[in-house]
Amino acid sequence: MKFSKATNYALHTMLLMLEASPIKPIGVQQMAESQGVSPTYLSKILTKLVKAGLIESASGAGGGYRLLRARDDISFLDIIHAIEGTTSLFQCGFVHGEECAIQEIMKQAEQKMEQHLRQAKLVDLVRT
Amino acid sequence: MKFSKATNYALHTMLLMLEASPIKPIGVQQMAESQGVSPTYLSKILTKLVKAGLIESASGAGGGYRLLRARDDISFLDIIHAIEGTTSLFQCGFVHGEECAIQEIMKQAEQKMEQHLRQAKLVDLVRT
DNA sequence: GCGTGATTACTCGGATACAAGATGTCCGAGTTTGAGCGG
DNA sequence: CCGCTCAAACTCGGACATCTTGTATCCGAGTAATCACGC
Repeated sequence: MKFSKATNYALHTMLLMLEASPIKPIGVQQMAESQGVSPTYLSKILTKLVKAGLIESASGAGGGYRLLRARDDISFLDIIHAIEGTTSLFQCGFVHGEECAIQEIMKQAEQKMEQHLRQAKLVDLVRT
Repeated sequence: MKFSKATNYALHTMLLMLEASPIKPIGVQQMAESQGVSPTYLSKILTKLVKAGLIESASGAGGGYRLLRARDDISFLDIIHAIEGTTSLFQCGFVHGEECAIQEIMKQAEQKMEQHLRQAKLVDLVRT
């Protein structure tokens, strides 16, 4: 029960892209170097963000990654869901006849957290 | 980023103990059987709850586990922290000069979830 | 000058390696209860 | 009836075994820009 490092990389990388030009894509190598990660690994993380529709990739020379959505339309939850998946954090797995009351409580707690992450936009961090 | 099965077992087992007599301890075997887990594995989980001060163990014949605290003083968060640990779910790990703004948001979100889990008492489930 | 091909700078995706943590199992050791047996 | 011993029913804790997941690397393939060269 911890957030993966990949999520950390994804959040920081998205922040980098937000601070950079929205037109010209940024290369993986540049972004990887500034975080001390290997470029190939970072690219693997970024393809998840591409599949989630958050960014797009431009191949070839001068290529890289670029934000796809509006700058103020990107929440923490979007990024986290893209990396960690959207499945519930807690699954009961037993077969009680009805709904599991424990699972119900856990789901509520999870939603509290998600609610905060959905409302927290990435762009809020950049305008100091 | 998922809750472990051990947490699920711990929550259900605590519920079993809450429903049972608070005086006589319940054996692991009985509780393990009702959940389809191996007794030795469940006992390993329960020792974590013992160390957290939630329950106590009685060894020997007729032994087992027993709640240590008042019935209405046991929150979900107590149990989860005992199993999953209390360390923050998100660690930035980079060395930005100051505090990481991303981590700050994540910590807030985590606290929202914890707040809900702290307020949710286990005993609320049993009195239907 | 202009098209054409080669080179270069990139990303993409799959395969693979490695490490750590979650999930279980096994077994020996200690502890309490209770039954049996002898005085 | 009392006390002792012994067996049975438990938990405890450490040592493994296994499986899944996260983390990371390597490499071949494809693609776009740029450069070079010949016409």
